[in-house]
Amino acid sequence: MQRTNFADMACSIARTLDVIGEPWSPLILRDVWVGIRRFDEIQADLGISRKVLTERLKWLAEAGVLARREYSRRPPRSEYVLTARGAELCDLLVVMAGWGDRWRSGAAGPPALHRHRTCGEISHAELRCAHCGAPMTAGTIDVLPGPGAAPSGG
Amino acid sequence: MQRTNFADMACSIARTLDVIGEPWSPLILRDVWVGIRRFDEIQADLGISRKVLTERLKWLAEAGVLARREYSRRPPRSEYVLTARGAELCDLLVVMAGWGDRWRSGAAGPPALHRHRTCGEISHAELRCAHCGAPMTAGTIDVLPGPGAAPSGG
DNA sequence: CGCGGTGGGTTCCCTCAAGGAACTCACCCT
DNA sequence: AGGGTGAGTTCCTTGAGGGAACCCACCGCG
Repeated sequence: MQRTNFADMACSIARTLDVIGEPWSPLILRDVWVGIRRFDEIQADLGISRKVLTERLKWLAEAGVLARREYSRRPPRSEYVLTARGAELCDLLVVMAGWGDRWRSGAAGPPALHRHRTCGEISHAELRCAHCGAPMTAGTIDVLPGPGAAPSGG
Repeated sequence: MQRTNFADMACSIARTLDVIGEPWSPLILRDVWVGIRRFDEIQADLGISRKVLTERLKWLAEAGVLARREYSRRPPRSEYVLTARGAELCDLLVVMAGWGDRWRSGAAGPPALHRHRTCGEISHAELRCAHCGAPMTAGTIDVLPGPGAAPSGG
C-alpha cells in the first residue's frame, strides 16, 4: 500500500505539495533562506532529529530546491544553498509567514518582520496581477482548465 | 512520544504549517475555493479515503479555516465554505499553483489557468510590497526579529 | 414494509513517516 | 591516544495515512 502520489496529479498545487507537503521541508527552506545553512545549525535551530534532517535535505536537493556546496576542503564540510527554483519557492514562505502573522500570532505579535530592501520599510507582500497590477487575491481569480488539465473523465 | 508541536514555535511559518502542513488540507481547501464543497464531491475529486477526509474537514473547521453549512434540511445535508481566514489562506494556494506551474508542469503545460476577474486576463499573481509597490520576492526581504520572537537563548 | 440510493461517518488492519536515542565514521588537533 | 566537530545511520516506537468493510440516518419508490 503506497502513499498517494501527489506528483502525478494534474494539479500544480499537488505537485508543489509533493515537494514540500510536510512541515519540515518548508522550515528547512526557511532556515536556508535566512542564512542558516549548515547541518548542525539547522538541526539546532529546528530541533529536528538528525535522521529526518538528513532525509529532508537529501530530498530537497534531489527536487532541485537546495544545492549542497562545499565550504571547507580540509576537513570536508558542506552547507546548503538555494537554487533558483528554491529561491522562488521561498516566495511561498513569504505568503505563509504573512498568513501566520495575521491569524496565528496572538498577543505577542509576529515573531519576525520583513523589511523590504528596495524601500527600506518594514512591510508585507501583497498579491498583485502581473498583467494589470491590481490586487489579485484568491477571491479575484477564476480557475479555468489549462493545457495540462486532466481529461474530463478524471 | 509526541509529534513536534508546530503551533508553539515562535515562527509564523511553523504556525501556518500547523494548520496545513500535510498535503490533504491544502488540496481540500483548493476544492472548496473552486466550488467543490460537498463531502462526496471532494472525496471523488481528490481520491482521498473517507476517513482522512472526515478528519481533515473537522480539523480545518476547528482551525477556523472552513465552516460547515447546511444546504438541505430534509434530509440534513452539509457543505463546507471558506471563512475569511480560509479565504486568505487561499492566497497561499495561488502562489503555490504558480510555483508548480513554473517548475513542475512538464510538457503538457499548467493544468489550470488563473483569470483575474478585475482585468479579465489570464494572468498570474506577483508579490508586491504593500508600502512601495515594487516587487517583494523573498530575495528582496531582510527577515528581522519581531515582537513575538523567541528569547535569544532559544 | 423492504430495498436501494445518497450523504456522512467509524472501525480495523496494515504501511509508511517521524521521533529519540544510540551508534558510526571521517577528519582534525593536542 | 583522546576529544571535538560535522554528518550520517540504525533501531525501536509512535502517530498518521490508506483501503476496505461496516454502520447509521434519511428519503423515495415499489
